[in-house]
Amino acid sequence: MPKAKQFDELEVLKKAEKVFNEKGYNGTSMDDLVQATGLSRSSIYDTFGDKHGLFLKTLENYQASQDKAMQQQFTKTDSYKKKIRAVFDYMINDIVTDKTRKGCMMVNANMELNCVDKEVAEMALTTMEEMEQQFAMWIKEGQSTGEISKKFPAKALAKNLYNNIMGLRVTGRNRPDYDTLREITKITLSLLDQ
Amino acid sequence: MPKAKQFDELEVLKKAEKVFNEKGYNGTSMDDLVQATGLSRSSIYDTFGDKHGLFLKTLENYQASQDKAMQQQFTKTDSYKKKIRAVFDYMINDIVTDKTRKGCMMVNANMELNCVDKEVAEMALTTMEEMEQQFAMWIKEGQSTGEISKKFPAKALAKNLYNNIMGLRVTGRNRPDYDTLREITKITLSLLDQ
DNA sequence: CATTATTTGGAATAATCGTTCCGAAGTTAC
DNA sequence: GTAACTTCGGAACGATTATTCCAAATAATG
Repeated sequence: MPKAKQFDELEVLKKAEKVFNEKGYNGTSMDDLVQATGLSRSSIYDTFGDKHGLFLKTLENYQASQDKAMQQQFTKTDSYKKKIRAVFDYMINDIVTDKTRKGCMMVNANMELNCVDKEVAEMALTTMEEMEQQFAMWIKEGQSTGEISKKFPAKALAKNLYNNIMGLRVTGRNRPDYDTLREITKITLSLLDQ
Repeated sequence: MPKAKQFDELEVLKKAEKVFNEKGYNGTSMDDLVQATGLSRSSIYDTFGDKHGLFLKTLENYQASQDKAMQQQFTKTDSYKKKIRAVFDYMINDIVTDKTRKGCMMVNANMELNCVDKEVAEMALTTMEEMEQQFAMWIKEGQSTGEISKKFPAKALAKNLYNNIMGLRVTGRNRPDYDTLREITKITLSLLDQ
């Protein structure tokens, strides 16, 4: 019965992501979103509720595709150390190929809204905990096979690695230079070796 | 002849800092600032030009007092390794004693406005370069006295340290837990020892 | 004490904000 | 082909935005 939607929701979310990420949540207006997505106001409100709903959907979609893309990288190898390196490589590539320097939407959203938006704050916390747990698992496995040094407790080292990734998301915003980011990462990953 | 200003400019900047930092630049209205500072609109515009001018002044003042407070910590010792540790300790303390979890204004401002505000982007870049250079100097000195390991090039290690500090400013926003931040830092600083 | 210079509070302004609403267009089911 | 329902464009809404302006208050100088 109904008329089909004339747009692909995921494509719209990708376009919204770009604007939200370049201008921030409070910095982007509904006009910006109408222009960027090509949709009319009514379609946006009908599909996503309101601006905040669209933002949350966009953020979820961003993190999901980020997770998926990363997974495609680290499943290429069975080595735990190489899985970790693959995550860092993915991040560096993501940063230096980002033409507009808009950075990671989850980090940006969290830094802008952490104090005033519980949902965003919780998503950021969950993302962090999941990644840390993933790292911890790999490190523990790698330590048991002897591939990774036992010098540091797995959980602590995992948190240190994630801390470094968040660092890249900040410093990479100021200076998205491939060689520098690799240099930084090389030192961080040496922690796995000693 | 003139009637003296009825307020202390620095105190006003401190109050503005709190609001800007909790709500972000675009998230805080002039009404918020009037309420937070206790000043009238006219006084704000007369003294700081406009909202953006006030923000920049606030950000400059924040960084200056941040630098000063940090300096008071690391000048307490002559050991280069301890100077570096003092910076990390200062950061951790700054994070965990921040009741509202508002984080570092320079990082927040940069993450929100990097794409759309050249002045903020440049301030953030300068802040990073200065801190990295400071670290590099200390590391170089420490390496020459044997206090710090020569395993890594001073400049690269300096960038890694700053990267970790930026990490703390992000992860500390999600989970401002003293023990965790110390755990992370302990591993990072072990890079100086090997 | 009067004059001059400045601050200050609050009203006023124009623009922009997020959101709602309605009529026209379109699509499927009967 | 008609009925039922949805999407969609754009006008319209009230609220909020940053900013301006002016009269009243204030303080230092002569």
